[in-house]
Amino acid sequence: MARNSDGTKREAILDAAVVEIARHGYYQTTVAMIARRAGVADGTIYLYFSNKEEILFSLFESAMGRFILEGRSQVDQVATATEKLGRIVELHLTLVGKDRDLAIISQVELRHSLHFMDQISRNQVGEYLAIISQVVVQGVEEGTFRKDLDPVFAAKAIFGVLDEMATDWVLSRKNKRLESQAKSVVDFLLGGLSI
Amino acid sequence: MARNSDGTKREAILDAAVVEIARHGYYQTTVAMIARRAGVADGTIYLYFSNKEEILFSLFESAMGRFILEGRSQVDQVATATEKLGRIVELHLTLVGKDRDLAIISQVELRHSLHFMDQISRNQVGEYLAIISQVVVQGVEEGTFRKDLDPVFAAKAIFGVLDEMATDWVLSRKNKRLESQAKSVVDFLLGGLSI
DNA sequence: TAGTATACTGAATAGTCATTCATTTAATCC
DNA sequence: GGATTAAATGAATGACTATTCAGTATACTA
Repeated sequence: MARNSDGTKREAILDAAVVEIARHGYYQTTVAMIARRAGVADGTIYLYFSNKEEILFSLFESAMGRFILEGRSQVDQVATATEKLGRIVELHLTLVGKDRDLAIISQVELRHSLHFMDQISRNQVGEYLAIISQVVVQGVEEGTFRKDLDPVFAAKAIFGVLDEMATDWVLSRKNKRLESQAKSVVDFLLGGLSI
Repeated sequence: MARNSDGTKREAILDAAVVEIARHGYYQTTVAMIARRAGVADGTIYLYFSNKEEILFSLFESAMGRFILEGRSQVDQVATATEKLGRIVELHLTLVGKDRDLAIISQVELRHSLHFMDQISRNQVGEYLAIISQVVVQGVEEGTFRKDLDPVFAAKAIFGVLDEMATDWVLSRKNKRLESQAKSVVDFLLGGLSI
């Protein structure tokens, strides 16, 4: 069965890791459990990953990579800041809501340690926030968003709302689709609480 | 040294746990490390807590208890929904910003496992969200908040913004006080992005 | 002060699991 | 088809640690 330097086996390991980690949590998941589900031997995992934590990193990278790539693409497809915001909200909720196991990883398991969060927020999450803050900058320039907004602050606030909706969806056992909240989120973000 | 059924030793253990867990993360912190810092024997921990996880639970309970108790108190001290919102924002940021180690626990370490998050969000966090959503209900009744708001949704959104500010502060190494963001947060929540 | 109850101690236990590596299996080459 | 390289295996290793509990120390009681 050798000669497998393409991604097949690696993918199988990552897919298995998503399921096991979502189900049992990172620390309760043993390498043997992942190997078993992936249909490989324990040692094989170490041909593709240097250690257990690197599996988690890879999971995060591929998930977050999609957010950034598709986020940029969505933002480029419409003209106004308001429309761009709508696309980001829709995309975020759709991507998270697509796969509950993966959502558990991104909303819960990836936030394990300060060390880990630090690393991921400095890199990929920062890039994602930059996309959002760019939209805010545009909105201010257009004159549709309030000009006293700090774009970096606003981006964090927007992310905060999206992230909370995602986490809430993961924890709730309801079957309601996450993306059904998109309109409410956009309304709230644009208009705030006040009349 | 016996006869210590008051809280002294228990407190010492909890205080030590905050420091060790904030510094090394829950899973990297051994019971022996906590005992050492608290100045007690390993076994003593088990006179006050039935296992390691219960220490984390207790930490959460006492922290969240303060949010709920003081939250109610703050809300009762002012009349309008807008003022109440301001008090909640101020309190939340002040409580989190008061102690960085404790903030690491609440923003990172407590979110370890789905199981754990599930439990805490169903109870204490739910209670906190209820306080916020009551404020929203009042605002709508007063006519100062938009009447198309779903109070439960709005409460989650508000919490999301606060939580993100808190997490961002924990991860940033800046010395800026967290509560200095209160005004920006309230402005954002009340007015949204649009002009 | 002897006796009892309570608090505390820390070495020993009992298990767990990430990681390694000698060996086996499969693919490729000439 | 024999030799060589690449992949994969899985049992063994080694390190780690939550929890227990028999023993010690301290406080209270009468």
